[in-house]
Amino acid sequence: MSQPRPKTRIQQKNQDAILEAALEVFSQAGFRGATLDQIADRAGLSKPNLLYYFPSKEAIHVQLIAGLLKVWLDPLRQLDPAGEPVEEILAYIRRKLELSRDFPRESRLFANEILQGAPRIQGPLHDELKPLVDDKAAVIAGWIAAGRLAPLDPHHLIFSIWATTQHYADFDVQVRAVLGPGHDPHTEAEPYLVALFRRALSPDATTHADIPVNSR
Amino acid sequence: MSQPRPKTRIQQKNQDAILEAALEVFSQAGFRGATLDQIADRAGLSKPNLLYYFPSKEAIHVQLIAGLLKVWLDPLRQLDPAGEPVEEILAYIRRKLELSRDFPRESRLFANEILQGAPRIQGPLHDELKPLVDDKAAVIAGWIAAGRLAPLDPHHLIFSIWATTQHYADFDVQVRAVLGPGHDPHTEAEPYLVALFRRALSPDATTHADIPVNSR
DNA sequence: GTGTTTTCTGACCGGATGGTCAAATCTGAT
DNA sequence: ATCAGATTTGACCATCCGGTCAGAAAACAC
Repeated sequence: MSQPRPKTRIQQKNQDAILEAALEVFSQAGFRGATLDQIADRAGLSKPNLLYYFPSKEAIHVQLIAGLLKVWLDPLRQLDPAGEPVEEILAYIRRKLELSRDFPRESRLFANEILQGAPRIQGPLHDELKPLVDDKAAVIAGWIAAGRLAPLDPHHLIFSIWATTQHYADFDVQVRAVLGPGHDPHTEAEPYLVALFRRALSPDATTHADIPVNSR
Repeated sequence: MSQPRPKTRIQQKNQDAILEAALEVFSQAGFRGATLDQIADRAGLSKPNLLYYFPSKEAIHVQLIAGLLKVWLDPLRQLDPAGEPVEEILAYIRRKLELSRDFPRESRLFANEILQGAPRIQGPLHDELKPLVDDKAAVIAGWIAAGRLAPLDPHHLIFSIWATTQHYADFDVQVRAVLGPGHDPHTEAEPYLVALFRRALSPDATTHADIPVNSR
């Protein structure tokens, strides 16, 4: 058992700088498109010096993704089974949209990885993402069964929320090209998405008991 | 004015093979990630022979994207101002989802390009995409003003449709990882998306005239 | 100040990659 | 059959890129 040797200030500073630079470069160019020189430049280091802190390009990428996944899944974790269904989901949408606004590079890094077949994160996808989604989907299914939410497939509902919120980070240039100057996509998106999903999710006015189970 | 010299069968065949191979490789690896050797191999040609038909890697990519955009925008063009609003939009969603199912590589190629800042298609985005979207957004706005559609920002509505439908092509691996085996994402997505947007888009039961313009 | 450890750098390496070129081979029209 | 033009190829090149290494420089402990 070797003690985890304490980090010096220099180590901390440079590793942070490298990860920050790598996030910038990887998210904009993808793994294959990024070069160590670009990352080193941005971090203010020489390439060999960068490789003094990380053993390889892949290692940087792995650490970046690992740190990312936790933050990325957190909004879904917060979905509270004890809360008011529609408001819980709308709150989830708002959190996800905030993430998309405040951490667009992280979103694009993730998108890049998935697009290319997720060669480096198949594991976490099955081990962390799937169980969490299944768990929360069950919560949503419970709400639907109780007539507190419109009947919509929980898994696909979650997909829709991911898709619509991350769209504003991942497809930012397209959104801006279409809207033209003088628009703030995220600011406009928030009330729109809330309205869209509130309409779709709110249970029908008729009570659950009023609906015949089978109208033969 | 030089006559466009007629294409031989061999030219036609090889150019098609190259574009097909390039689509496969570019969509899976991105521009920088793709190599001419990969493309040549898949097309059944040698690298120099490939470069006999296209002057450069970039030229292949440009031609691919140019051909793509037309097909990609077609579903939106078909949105009929004379149709029934909700059904028109649902039909658009179905067409877009079909595209996502039948041409996932094209969707990913596009996504890759946008993700990386659209360096090669800024032009078409402004010259073709924006005018079309603005035009159709105006149609939708008209429907809303007539009370035939729920009041939702037309531009962002279109973004939502793009996001949710393309998600099944671009994030395919993630969707499959979450759903697990034994699911056909697209088949499940169709009724889900139709239900989601039908609920969100259908105008309220109360007639338009019943709603006070300003309730101060 | 001295010795030790950490940090940093220039020079270099091997393989991949986009692209060129001269020459060989094939095709089709006559 | 012949020949011009179209097609294909192997050999080659310059550059880029991830990574190594021996040693210089800086930081730190005493």
